[in-house]
Amino acid sequence: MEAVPSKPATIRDVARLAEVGLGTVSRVINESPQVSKATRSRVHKAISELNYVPNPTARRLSLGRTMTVAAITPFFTRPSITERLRGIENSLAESEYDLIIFNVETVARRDELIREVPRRERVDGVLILSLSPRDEDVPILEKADVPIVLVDANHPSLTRLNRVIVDDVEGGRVATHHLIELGHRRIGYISDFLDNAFNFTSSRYRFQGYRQALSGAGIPFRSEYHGQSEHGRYEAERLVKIMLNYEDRPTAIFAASDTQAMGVLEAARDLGLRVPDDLSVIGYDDIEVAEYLGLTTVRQLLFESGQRAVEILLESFEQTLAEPLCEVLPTELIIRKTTSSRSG
Amino acid sequence: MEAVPSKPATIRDVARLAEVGLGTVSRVINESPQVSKATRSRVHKAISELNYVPNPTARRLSLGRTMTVAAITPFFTRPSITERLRGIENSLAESEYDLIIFNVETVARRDELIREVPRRERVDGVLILSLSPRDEDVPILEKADVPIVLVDANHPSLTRLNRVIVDDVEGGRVATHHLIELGHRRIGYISDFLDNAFNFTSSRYRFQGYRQALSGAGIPFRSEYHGQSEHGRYEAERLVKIMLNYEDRPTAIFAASDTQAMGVLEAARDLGLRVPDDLSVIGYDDIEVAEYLGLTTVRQLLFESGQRAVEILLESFEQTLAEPLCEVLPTELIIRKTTSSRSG
DNA sequence: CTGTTAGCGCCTTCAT
DNA sequence: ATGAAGGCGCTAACAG
Repeated sequence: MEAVPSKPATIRDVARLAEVGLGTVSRVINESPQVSKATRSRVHKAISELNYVPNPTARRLSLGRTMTVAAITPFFTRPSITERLRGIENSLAESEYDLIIFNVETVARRDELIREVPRRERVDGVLILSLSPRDEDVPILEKADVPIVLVDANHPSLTRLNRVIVDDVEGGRVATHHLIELGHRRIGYISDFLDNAFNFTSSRYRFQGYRQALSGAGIPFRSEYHGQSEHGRYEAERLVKIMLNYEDRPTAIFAASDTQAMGVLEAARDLGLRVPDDLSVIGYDDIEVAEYLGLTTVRQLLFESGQRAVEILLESFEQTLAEPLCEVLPTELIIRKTTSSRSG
Repeated sequence: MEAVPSKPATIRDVARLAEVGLGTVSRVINESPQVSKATRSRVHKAISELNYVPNPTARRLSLGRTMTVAAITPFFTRPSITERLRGIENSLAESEYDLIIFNVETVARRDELIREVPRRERVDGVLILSLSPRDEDVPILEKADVPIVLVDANHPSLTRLNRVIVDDVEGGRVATHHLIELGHRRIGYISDFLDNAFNFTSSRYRFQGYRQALSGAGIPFRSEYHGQSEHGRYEAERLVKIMLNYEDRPTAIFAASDTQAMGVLEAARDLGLRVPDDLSVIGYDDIEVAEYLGLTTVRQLLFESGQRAVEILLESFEQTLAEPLCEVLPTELIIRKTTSSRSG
């Protein structure tokens, strides 16, 4: 029933109450073995009596570590992103590190964060999600004085940064190959802009896989079968409607993400095309809604990618890794109800 | 090309280089007006020369403030939650405060966080999303020595905590009333458990609104028209399928969230019921996918709720509010294509 | 206007 | 095994 919220107890208060030096209290807190059982329990008693909790800020200053990990992430309402973040939070929760999140919705903010967040006065480590460094970012990031792990992001000239990625070229190939196997020859690809200010690269790599699969099957690439626009369901819908009005319209569409695949499904519905009878559709990611829609897609390990990134980061706190890890997570083709062999 | 990442410059280095006392540097950093233009620019020169950035940890210790805000949130992959979080991040980004996020997926963690996070050694303020305090939480939270804002959470006996809520009773009433106006008399309500370990309360309040609307129209409540289960699309689907097999099955369903409404739509599809001809469906939230599905729903201001909560929190840093705010955000009925007047 | 000094709370030697 | 003391980098109060 105390009225004024009195100041929290400090290590000094504990020392006084337990009648020990404050170094001893510190040792008890940090579980140093070299404290006699007797004094240790005296200290513990004082701690719980005073409801003492060590001040994290003071601890950080003294340790020279922030006990904090930053995640820099674009558009964290996108399902694929939140699932990764969930994995990150999940792994970090078991550690002593706090997770601080920076959401990127503009290029300016992206640049600001890449320059200012990875500093060791600020955080102990940085996770960068789905934002591949541009050429000019590489030296900045490689020179950063804190460990960085890229998740779903990459750059060819990286020599010092750890990465957890998925082989998007392979994923694109597998998706396209699935369609080809079903007998499709006119296969469209719907994606966000292959070149974009944020430098999202996954659509680019998936596109490469798409083209490889095509040429592997002797099918020439036709640029009118590639539609690109902003990311989003409606944009995808608009793009694909154009494509579906061609004389020799595609019989199958590979969408660069499940979200975009939803737009394709919507377009088909509007145009009175049955899926998969008249049009096969395959997505990418296997976000939660994909199963609901019965969407055939390429699954990637979203949650696990976040977990794995944290593991790598925490490891690199212990010891600088001999050479940077580039871990490639597998993809898996999930066949549901939106793809079938070409009928008409 | 320096090999060893040298230690970051400190305020002392700047002072030395600029040939001033370090108090002066501090003043320049903190934009104290009482520094002559001349020395100020000398200091600025030194700062940029040394690439100096103040150490946040030291700053925090000295200020006695953490410059950090925590968000405690359940299941942050749920669209309604991420949209709120986005609003929070958005507003906080313009401030000097860092956002640290705690995701709750178990009751144990929920309790742990509620007890341990709201301490002023740890954070300057706490946002709690969609987790209404239980009776035993109220004293803990009210006694906390940092400002707390509840978002989409409430408790009748709260006297000191700020809240940003939506009138879910009203929302439930509006949704149900819409159905009644369309001529429906047999109206089902699908929700997650009204009583649950996390103490999510929104479904409970929406249920109250549902019942009020019914009795207002002279329609008796029938418990077999209320299905509750875990939150989720599939669970909702399962529930509603039972209901739709009754002899006098409902002609309309009010789902406590858009996600659950999706399950209802799926069930209808499976059972060969046309929406809205055979079954009207209304959801709640107006998450992004709702528009795509043409789902009639009750919109709440998700993003804005996060922004508003941050505003209130920041205000309460300046001055303890005379009395706690309880801000009620409006809801809006969004009529789309899944509700129509009762036909058969 | 500006330099100096005393903490902020903790960790970590260094003695004892 | 334990106490004392110095320092982490910064802010703020106090002299000048």
